[in-house]
Amino acid sequence: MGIQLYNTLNRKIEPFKPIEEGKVKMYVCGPTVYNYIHIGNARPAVVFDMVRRYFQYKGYEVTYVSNFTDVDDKIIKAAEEMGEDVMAIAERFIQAYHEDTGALGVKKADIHPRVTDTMPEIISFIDRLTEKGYAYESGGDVYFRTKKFDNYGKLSHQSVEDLQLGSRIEVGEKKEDPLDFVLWKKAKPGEIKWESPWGEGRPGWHIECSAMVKKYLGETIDIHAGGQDLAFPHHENEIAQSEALNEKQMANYWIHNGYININNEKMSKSLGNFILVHDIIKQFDPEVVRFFIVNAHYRSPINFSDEQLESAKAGLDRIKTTYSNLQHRLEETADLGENRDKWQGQIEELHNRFIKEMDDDFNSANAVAAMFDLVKAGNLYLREKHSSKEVLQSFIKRLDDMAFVLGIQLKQEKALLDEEVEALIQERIDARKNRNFARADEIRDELKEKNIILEDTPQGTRWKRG
RNA sequence: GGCGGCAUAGCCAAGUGGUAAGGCACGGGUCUGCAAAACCCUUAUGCACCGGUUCGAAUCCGGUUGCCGCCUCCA
Repeated sequence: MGIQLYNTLNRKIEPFKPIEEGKVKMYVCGPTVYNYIHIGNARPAVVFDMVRRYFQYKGYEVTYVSNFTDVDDKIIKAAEEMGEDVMAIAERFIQAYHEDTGALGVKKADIHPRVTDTMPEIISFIDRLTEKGYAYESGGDVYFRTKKFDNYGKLSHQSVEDLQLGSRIEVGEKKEDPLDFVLWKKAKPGEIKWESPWGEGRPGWHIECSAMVKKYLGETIDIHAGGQDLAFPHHENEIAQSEALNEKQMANYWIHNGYININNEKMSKSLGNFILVHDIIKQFDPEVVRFFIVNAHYRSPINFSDEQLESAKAGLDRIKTTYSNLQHRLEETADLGENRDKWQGQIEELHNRFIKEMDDDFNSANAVAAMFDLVKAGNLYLREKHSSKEVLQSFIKRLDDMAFVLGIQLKQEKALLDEEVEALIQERIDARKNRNFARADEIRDELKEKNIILEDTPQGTRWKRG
């Protein structure tokens, strides 16, 4: 069975059928770069990175595009406040975005288009919408004529009537209709601006994605992704723009991740209850943050707290400990293990379960459970008197596979200890041989102060960082 | 008002008809010079509440309560 995924368009889990055999074209809405990202912003970066990795693991060739909104009202405002240039701010936070998501194990997109680099396509897109009667100029702005697009509301499953009843839609003076949204904004004096057929200005927020998708991926793509809060109005508006112009379905699958909450409330910049990735990774290993995110299903809301991260850290440590124990054993094994077929069979069974769970709408929560079962099997195998290289390698290989999909790193680079510590460990080994346990315990405590934890195994003394 | 989600052990979290995954924490044990790691055992006769359908329901249907989200910039 292949990959199935929940499609917001139909509110159903559907089998994935690529437009082109073996290929996936995927677009993920990226950030507006005027600040460091908070962990709520990090969630889509992480979960869709995982989706991408999974497709790759299954042998698909993925083209992954994710934009940067590098000019808009918020950046302009931030620029004023900080007394900095708009472009300089954008550049700075694009770099920060790469650093923060990189720390979380997110691979860069194949293409990271920016609004400011897509201006000709955006302008031409708007121009053609006006030609087709879907857009109109009004006082230097250009608006999309929402009611002319018949399928408006198909993604968020809202009817145009109900949307109008919503009391909070503002009526712009320049709009023909309250539901119309802006494609092009006239520049105020002193603002950053571009030339257009409607005078100097800049693009509205939604149009960039429509233009970028078309430019880099085509008129119909496989998957369009983003946070749940983008479904309306952002994605709805993208659909309206793109489908009005291209007269083709914009994306076959729309997928949306759930929020990260704090005290059961959505983490958001406007509520001010956010935690920056930049800050949290000083307190916790970034991998722990990633593991925490992939440990839940991507569509479920997750509550964020230090306690939860501690729990995630303990779980991740369990996996890492087993992994490194397997590696050590592999280096030392005399290759004598019995019951190879039994163990190999079990490893494959757990790997298959992992795949089955990921196939089922990227159920990484269950996939992680399968991984923990593999860890447990590995620990049981490590208790056997003899082990075979072949079986140890299978354990390691399958853990590596799972770690790749989840985006966590199990392989530790061989850290070196300074000579002093090295000497203390040796002294302790000698002390234990001489049954001088008082001294041995003293050394162990001393090293623990330095965050080095010693373990005496049947294969000798091992150390790790705490 | 419209649309949608959630409610499962001390904490987190899977599970959409066949008798409750997994992680963390707690307790007991094995191993160990002692630890650590690991393993074993224990931990929800019950899945917000009330009805109903069914041989059988956490799962389906109806109702109730509570919490959250979108409808406005937001991942």
